[in-house]
Amino acid sequence: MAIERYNPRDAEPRWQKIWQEQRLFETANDDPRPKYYVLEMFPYPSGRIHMGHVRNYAMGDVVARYKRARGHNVLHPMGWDAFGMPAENAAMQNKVHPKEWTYANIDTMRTQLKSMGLSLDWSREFATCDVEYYHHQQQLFLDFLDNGLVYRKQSKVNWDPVDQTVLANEQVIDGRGWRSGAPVEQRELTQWFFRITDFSEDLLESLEDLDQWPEKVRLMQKNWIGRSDGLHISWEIVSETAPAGEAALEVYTTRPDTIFGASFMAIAADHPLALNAAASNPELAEFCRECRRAGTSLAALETADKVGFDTGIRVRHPFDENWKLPVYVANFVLMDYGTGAIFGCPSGDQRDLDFANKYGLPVVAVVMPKGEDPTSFQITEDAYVGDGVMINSRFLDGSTPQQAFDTVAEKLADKTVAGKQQAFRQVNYRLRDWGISRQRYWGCPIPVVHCDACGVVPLRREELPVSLPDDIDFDKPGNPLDRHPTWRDVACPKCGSPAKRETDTMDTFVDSSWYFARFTAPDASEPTDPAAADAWLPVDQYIGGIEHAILHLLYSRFFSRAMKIGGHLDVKEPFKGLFTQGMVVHETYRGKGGWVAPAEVKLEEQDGVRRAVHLDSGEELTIGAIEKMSKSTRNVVDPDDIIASFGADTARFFMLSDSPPDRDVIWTEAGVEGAYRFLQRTWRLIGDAADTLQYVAPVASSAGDAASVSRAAHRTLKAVGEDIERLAFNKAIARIYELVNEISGPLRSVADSEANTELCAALRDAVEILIAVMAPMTPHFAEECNALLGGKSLVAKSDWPEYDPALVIDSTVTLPVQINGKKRAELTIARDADQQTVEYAVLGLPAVQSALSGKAPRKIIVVPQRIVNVVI
RNA sequence: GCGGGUGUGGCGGAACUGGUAGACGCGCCAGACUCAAAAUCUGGUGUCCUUUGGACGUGUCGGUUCGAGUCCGACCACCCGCACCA
Repeated sequence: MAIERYNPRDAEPRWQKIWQEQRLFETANDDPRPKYYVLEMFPYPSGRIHMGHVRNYAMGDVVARYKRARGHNVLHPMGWDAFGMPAENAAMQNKVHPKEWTYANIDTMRTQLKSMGLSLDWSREFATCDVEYYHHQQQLFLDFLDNGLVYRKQSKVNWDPVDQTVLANEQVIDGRGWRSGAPVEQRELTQWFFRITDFSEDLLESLEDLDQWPEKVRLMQKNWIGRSDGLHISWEIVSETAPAGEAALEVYTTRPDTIFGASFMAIAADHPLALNAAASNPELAEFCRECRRAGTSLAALETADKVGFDTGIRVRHPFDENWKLPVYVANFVLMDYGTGAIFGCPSGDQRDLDFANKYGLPVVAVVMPKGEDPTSFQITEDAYVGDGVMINSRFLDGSTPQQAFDTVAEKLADKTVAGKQQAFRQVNYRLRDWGISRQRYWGCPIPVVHCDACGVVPLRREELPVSLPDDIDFDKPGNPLDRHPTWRDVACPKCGSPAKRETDTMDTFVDSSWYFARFTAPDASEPTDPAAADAWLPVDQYIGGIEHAILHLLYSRFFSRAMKIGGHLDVKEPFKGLFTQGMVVHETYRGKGGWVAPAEVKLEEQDGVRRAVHLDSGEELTIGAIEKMSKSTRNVVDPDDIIASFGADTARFFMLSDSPPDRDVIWTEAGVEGAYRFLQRTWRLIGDAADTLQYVAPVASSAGDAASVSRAAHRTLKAVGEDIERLAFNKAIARIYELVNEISGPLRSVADSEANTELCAALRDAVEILIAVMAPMTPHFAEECNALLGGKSLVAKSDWPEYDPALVIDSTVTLPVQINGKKRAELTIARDADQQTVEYAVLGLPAVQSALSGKAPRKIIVVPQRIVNVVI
């Protein structure tokens, strides 16, 4: 009986409706089964989903469906990272209210995601721009404030002149705003900060325990936190030009061992000492201004020369009364790291060496590689930063740099400068506190009021939420909240006199730093229901893009620590397993008129040469590089189009096949068609099975074809499960292809001839296994196949079948037989054959006998169940 | 500059702790079916040699080993992250 083609357009909505009606994917918090929380990074509602979303959510859905089939109570929620700039840009360009724009986008994208057939618990959905959500975020802010984790300070900020807002250090990339791409300027503003640096050490140390995170991400965070162990040393100021009140120059160094190689001191242009000296020295003042300007004018840093200006100030060397060193203002010293001052040791630091050579300062080698001659070893052009032996360093000579470090630390700890200990060990971090103030409308309002009399007054909990006003206008640049008197002007909660609301809103990274916790109890009257949060967290498997390796993941790790202090949850690490998926990339096409979208391109191949032709005009196009799908190169494929023509399952299946999930996947028309063909082929196979295998009773033992079919099926079942556990979806799919290949022959033979009940039973079992292992990837298709076979219950509700351990091991093995390391023959032998039996059998092989030509082998290596090597 | 990663057929990629390199897919070639095409099915497909058979082959060079894509050393290319962090 011929079967109709599988029609996803008909099948997919039908099964989606059934799943929804049965509320299969809604998760209860009081379910006794073991929990599993799988989460994909929630999307920004930009307008429509793109292929990156399809890949991300397809992966998460495979895990969710698999874990559910394995008997877990799976939490798999979805929401919207809905505050942010694009909504305001849309408002300014198209006169749409950010709220309307955002919620309309959410509606569109929700429909799109639903068409993918994802097993999501939509009952827990929320958007971060819902008042119900940011209300609780405001409460968290107040909690943090109570716990000393929030403070306000005037600071130099990164100002994005295009977006008219402040950026966190993390949001400045190569001196440009991460979103606008505009060169960032420095401004002095009073900002709110989260004390993420309170947790520097914890955030660093705990990385060790995140063994289900990619090594790469852990390393990136480690470098970002940037711990360094050094010594804080006071250098006594001795010159008569010393500014009043300053007795010592405080310096931080990780290389106190090189202290006898010091030849100058360098301080930042903003260093108090520099400012002080500049007050009476116009030339120096001009130099400092120059430094600051260059510092702000972005990546010219790379080429910027090391320049300095002698302040005339002199300091005394800690170990030599008579040794005085000049203090320079230098453009390469940063005020916000360490103490803003360094001592320069030219022989041990390339930057210091360049500086010393430029200004004619002494260069004394103090660390020498082992084996060099100390009388002739010199540093001229290249600094030596490696390990070795101390030289020219008085009492340190002969020791290692590490020993010298300790010796200097101990000796200086006993000395004093101006009544204070001269040196102490100090740990420094590169990590800065997180500035969260943004001069934007479309964000979570910061719940404080500024009162002339009382200062900064936090709102009381019962005064929350501070809702965003709806009646705003975007006619002028800047923050509309600043121009909204009825919202802005309030009475001081403390004294009642006229006051103003804080008009800055929070960085949107705050919104995404705790949403995973809110999902565990989205209707709780507090930010979390601690019992629910502790039951569900940490997220077992988090999946998203590598672009969030630092910002979002570090902030979230901070948040769970801070929320723990506030009693909102009791986990330190929010994400137990992290997976960073690769991008979806596509070929680019270019014609005379610019980039051409794939949908308008026809590809041809002649004599191995590929050509791209414009569908309408027939113009020959240049095939360009394979790049991330983006609007600018127009190499985007719309998921809606793919789902409409091939169905969601095909899109999901193709996304998961071929490329390892952590690498980029190249989207090709041919690849999608291949996936679609495979589904159709499998559909025909299931159709044949439905015709021939319907009334077969199970048979206990089997042999021949039946046995090999059973073994193939159970091996696949075992392997696919293991591959999914390791998120190796591409390998799981290869196994599925193999199984289909292996059962299609025997199935046809059954259909063509007399029924062989053993084989039929084996095939029936194999086909059911096939459906089960495909279900996580192609869930609608699996339901349809199951129904075709007469299955009464839903695959989405079914348990993962258990494989039969006896069937995954063969009783015989085929061993390659090598002679001197080269394969010359094969030997099929009982799996448990002992060494002697194998050797005997190998020596009997014709290939081995002719190679030996009567002689005895020197050695025979038998690796059980693996290989035999005969050494002659 | 520092840190990390990757390198395997025409292409995407398999190969667990060293043990038959190229699973699976795409593409391509041939055949079957068809008036024809599409669809489908079957077979083939690393390179080279005249073959039965053999030689070579996992970026390059060298090493360890009975045996190396896998381990060690040196180098090359590309990609990513950080970047004046003292």
